[in-house]
Amino acid sequence: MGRIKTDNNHTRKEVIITSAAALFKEKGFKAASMRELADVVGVEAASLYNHIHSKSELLHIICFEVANRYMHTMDEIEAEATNSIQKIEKLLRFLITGMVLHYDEVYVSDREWKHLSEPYLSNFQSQRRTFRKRFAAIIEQGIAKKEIKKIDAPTAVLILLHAVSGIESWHRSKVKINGKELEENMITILVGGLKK
Amino acid sequence: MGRIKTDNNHTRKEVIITSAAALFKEKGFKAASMRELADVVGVEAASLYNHIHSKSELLHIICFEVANRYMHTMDEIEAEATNSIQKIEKLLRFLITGMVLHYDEVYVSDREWKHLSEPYLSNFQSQRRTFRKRFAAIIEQGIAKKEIKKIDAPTAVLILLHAVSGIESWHRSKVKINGKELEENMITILVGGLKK
DNA sequence: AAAATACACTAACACTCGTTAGCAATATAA
DNA sequence: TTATATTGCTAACGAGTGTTAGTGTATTTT
Repeated sequence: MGRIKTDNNHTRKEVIITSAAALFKEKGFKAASMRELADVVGVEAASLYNHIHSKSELLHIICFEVANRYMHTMDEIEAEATNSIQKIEKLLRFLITGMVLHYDEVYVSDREWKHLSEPYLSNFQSQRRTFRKRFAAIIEQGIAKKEIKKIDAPTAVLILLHAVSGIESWHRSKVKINGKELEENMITILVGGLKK
Repeated sequence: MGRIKTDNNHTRKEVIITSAAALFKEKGFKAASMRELADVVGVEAASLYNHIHSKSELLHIICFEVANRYMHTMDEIEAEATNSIQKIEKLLRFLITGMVLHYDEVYVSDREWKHLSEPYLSNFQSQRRTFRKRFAAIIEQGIAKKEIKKIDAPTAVLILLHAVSGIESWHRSKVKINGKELEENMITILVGGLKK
């Protein structure tokens, strides 16, 4: 075969990671083989190892890319001087556009993190928990200030996060509404459901 | 080892299926091995094949048990002489309690159906599509009768379904609110988000 | 008690998997 | 051009996979 094609902005490793995200999404981490990945990239399986250490490295790079982006955004939004509803709306919009833009990575990070190996697994779970707690805290502040219905905040977080990850099926669907319209619909339903 | 233990109401095959659902949920279909399943059941791997035909049979039994239950309920609810909001609420309550009661099976059916083999795969996907279309139709009727906000019905369906499947994490969480309370919270947020 | 059935065992099969070793070709730096 | 670092290849490894064949032993039926 030839060598791995790169436009000049991406290293060969990055090309592999991108293809891996797409493949892991489609087949699942365990079911996807390095030989398939090599095929997609246009190379023999063994050649991949000139660029990466292991299959599991691919998974943890993908997962933490997403996790770090989430944490970074949470930092920003917490720091803003806005009310809870505004913070939640901004967070949702970030999650939705993030899902539309980095679909493969977010999907894999969402569904395949179980296959991370230690210490990455524990680390990832901990980041996930923290993110949800901070999200719930925002909702609880909103409840305290009577901007939001009196509901169980952790439950609300679960609903919101999973509703967003439902975009998965939107992505597969043929009669797509466009991304912006999707976003507005979700905000209407979800924020509308929280507001007092 | 001994033989597979059964209380008198369940066949040995049913015991295997139940254990398989739990194992597939925990490890994922591909990552779960027949030798592990045999361990759980208390028997050697080869012995399983006195009761089942193959690993993939286990998956499609689990998936279609859930799918059939969904279809059956949809039939019932469609036939009722109630308005859209009431139908949606009933559907949601069914989905939520179904998730709490048959957690492993629903989870596996939700996340692992991709690994079904033909013709089961096509059949399952088709049932899934049909269920969603019928759900969307109920929402659209509600919009036409101005009971529901003017939103994109298929998007709303995705949000509702994925919000419900988020109970997964509730199930894992240690500080659980009880099932009934969970249900009320979800109804409040989700139906509240739809209502005009 | 005898015969038939259900069920579990051991051993092994044909594969696929991730990964490594060693070597050849190509691109880059001197 | 020569030397060096990159990147690819083939071949093979050891481990794990689902599954089958054949055999022995309980349990159930007659």
